Amino acid sequence: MRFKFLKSFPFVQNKLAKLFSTTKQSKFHFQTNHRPPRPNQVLKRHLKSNSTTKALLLFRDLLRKGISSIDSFSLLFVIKACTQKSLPIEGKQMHALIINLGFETNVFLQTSLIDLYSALGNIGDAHHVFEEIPTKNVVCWTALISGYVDNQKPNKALQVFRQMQMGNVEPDQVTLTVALSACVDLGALEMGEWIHTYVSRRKELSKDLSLDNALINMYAKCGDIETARRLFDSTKKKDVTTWTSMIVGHALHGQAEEALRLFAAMKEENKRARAKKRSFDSWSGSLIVPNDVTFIGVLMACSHAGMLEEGKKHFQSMIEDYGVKPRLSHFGCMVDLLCRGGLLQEAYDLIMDMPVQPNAVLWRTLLGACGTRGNIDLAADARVRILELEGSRVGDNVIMSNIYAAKGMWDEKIGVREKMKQRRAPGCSSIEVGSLINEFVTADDDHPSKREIYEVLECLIETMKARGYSPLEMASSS
DNA sequence: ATAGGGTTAG
Repeated sequence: MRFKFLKSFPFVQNKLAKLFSTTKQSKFHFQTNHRPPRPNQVLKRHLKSNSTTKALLLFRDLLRKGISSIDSFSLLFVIKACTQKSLPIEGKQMHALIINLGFETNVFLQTSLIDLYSALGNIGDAHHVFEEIPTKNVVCWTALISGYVDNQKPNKALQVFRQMQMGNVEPDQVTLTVALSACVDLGALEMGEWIHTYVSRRKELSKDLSLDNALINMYAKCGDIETARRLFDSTKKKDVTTWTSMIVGHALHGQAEEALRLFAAMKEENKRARAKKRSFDSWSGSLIVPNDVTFIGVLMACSHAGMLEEGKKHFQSMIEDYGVKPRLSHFGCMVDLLCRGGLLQEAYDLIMDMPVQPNAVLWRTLLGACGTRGNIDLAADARVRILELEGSRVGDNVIMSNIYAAKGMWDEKIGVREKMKQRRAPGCSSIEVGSLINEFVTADDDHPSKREIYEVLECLIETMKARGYSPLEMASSS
């Protein structure tokens, strides 16, 4: 009775209609929703939402249930998690697992290991992984080249780039983009030009925006600003990086007016795009919003040209109009700007009021300006600050091992070393080791048992040593 | 289903 009465209301009808429409597909919904979600999909989701901790703990639980629930996809997602968060010990464990589970020849996993090791600054192990790939494709070559670039070895990067071509593997747009950044680091204009020629020869490469940007950037940084500008002008599609590269390029060449003119032109272009958006609503993806890097270029230009007021105006606009939070480098530009304008006290106040920790370079900028303008008081202060900062510099390795020390694993580490001396010679088979490694230790685990830590690390060290990889670098200093 | 990319003060 009551139900019949309710049914006469429109919103109830609506609801019923919706219910009815979903029951049509209920068979499908039932199958997907009522089964536990696939573990790999959950790992992937955690990875995308940046919840590394959850991903690692889920992986540990999967591993405890038995290695049958682990496949190459699970391993891949967890390696990416380790890469994102720069976790050397978890990363090593993943590598040992890959070896012990027999995934050593999976080129996808090997490539992400190259990426992992280079993100950890361990380019030696990255290259070692690369050497072990039986059929090297363009992606793993590129990963290695990229690793050398990221680890400040551009010469080696280009050497690998040449080796790749001698091995008859054709570079693609990603390889060339990475190789160009190596050219920038070396100021290697000729190699850059060679790549440009190569790109022009292969038509399918010339429609990659990142590659165009990399070419513009290369010419600008290697001193050929005219060619950079010509490329910039002839590029049909420009994104914020295209504009930024050119603005920074002009700023670096002391062409401050041109840099600022471009910045204004970019904003103008934006207005036009916005007007277009009003008439064609679907055309919204092409707005060019200046970002933090763009403003570094703008502020650099102002600083080099001594445009004090203009610089202050842009700095304020950056924060208020574009919601860009100033980073250390922006404050660096501003301090530089104020110092060149002779406003030493104002520069000092800015440093003191910054929401970020100043570095020695920033204080040195002030110190230098105090020197030329003879401000002894501020100079003395700056000097003290520099000493403070450079004296208390702490190595990355220490931070890394402190995570484990804080978890009470510090003593265990010594125990592991001691035990290893007593053990028979390393080189036991993978199977033997493999039976031991169904555990996974992560610093995010609140309750790692001592036994667990002990077994995992001992096994890990032996496995890696047997393969010629570096062991864990835990107690590098104390 | 799965791997590699560009702009950053002095």
